[in-house]
Amino acid sequence: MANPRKFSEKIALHTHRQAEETARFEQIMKEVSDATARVQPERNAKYVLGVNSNENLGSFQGGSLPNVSAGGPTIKTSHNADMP
Amino acid sequence: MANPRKFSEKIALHTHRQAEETARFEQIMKEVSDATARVQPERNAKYVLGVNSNENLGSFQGGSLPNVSAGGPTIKTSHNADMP
Amino acid sequence: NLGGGGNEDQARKREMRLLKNREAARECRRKKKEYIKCLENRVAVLENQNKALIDELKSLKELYCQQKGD
Amino acid sequence: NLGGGGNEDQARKREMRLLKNREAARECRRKKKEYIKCLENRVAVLENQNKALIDELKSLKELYCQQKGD
DNA sequence: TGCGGCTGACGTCAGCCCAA
DNA sequence: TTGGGCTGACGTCAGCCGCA
Repeated sequence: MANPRKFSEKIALHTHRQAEETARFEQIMKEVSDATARVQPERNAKYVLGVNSNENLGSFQGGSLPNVSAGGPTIKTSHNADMP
Repeated sequence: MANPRKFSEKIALHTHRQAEETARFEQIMKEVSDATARVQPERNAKYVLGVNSNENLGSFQGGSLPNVSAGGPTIKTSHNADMP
Repeated sequence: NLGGGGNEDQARKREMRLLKNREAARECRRKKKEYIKCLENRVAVLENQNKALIDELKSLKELYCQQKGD
Repeated sequence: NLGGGGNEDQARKREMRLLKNREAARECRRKKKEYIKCLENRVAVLENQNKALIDELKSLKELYCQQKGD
């Protein structure tokens, strides 16, 4: 149950967990952003509207999508974090 | 370079990254704990001294150590988190 | 038809089993490879989320200490 | 000794190659299995760190809002 | 309970890539 | 440049476990 035997079940389990964790992650990030928006109006001004969600894909980007970064496991959640 | 071919190099790379991330993780947790220690003296009182580091093992617990949890990948960082 | 026919049927059944297992092995290797990529991608995602959370926690801590100093 | 001796030497060399590659394949499979366990363990560790960071961020956010309300 | 689907482990072939 | 170390992929055997 906790450790399935079939690979498809393992993939489905990890995909499900990752979806839940990403949801909680984006939720807490939005909450903190809203809480600190008044004292820092210039901080997320140009980043918070860039979360159109096309970079932190939920699954493993396997099969289709040969683009996006074209270099193996290098995804980047891109919540205004690590931006040169 | 970024994606080695040998499995041993991949393992060494992931072990190194995990060590660095764990160091930064424990550092920021300690900083926040110290910053909020005055207004919350009872919060970490019984947990902060429990970081003797024997549970969040850095490597993959593979090979030796058939104990600790004896059930595959179920490690738990145990920084007063998820404690029933 | 108990001698040669039975042997021929057994041979056909064995060949069918080998063929089935052959294709199953191919699909199994493909799924395993996909599972490994899934794990690697999951590690990368969690890595970036950890970095972002640590940065946000650091910023909020600085804000908290700054406001606590008043 | 160009005929049978050469064939025997080739046969020995081939056998040596097969033996070497056999042991190498065993070690490679072992390392691959170890790598998968490494990834799974890394995912579990990052998972718990993410949970702890989110909890800490949530607590600090509540503290910040509470102190900001004054 | 037995059968069939998946997977673990093995040996072999082919190919990549780096140090002689 | 090339021989040898590792790894990817294949087919086969053995074994587990869910399902008819």
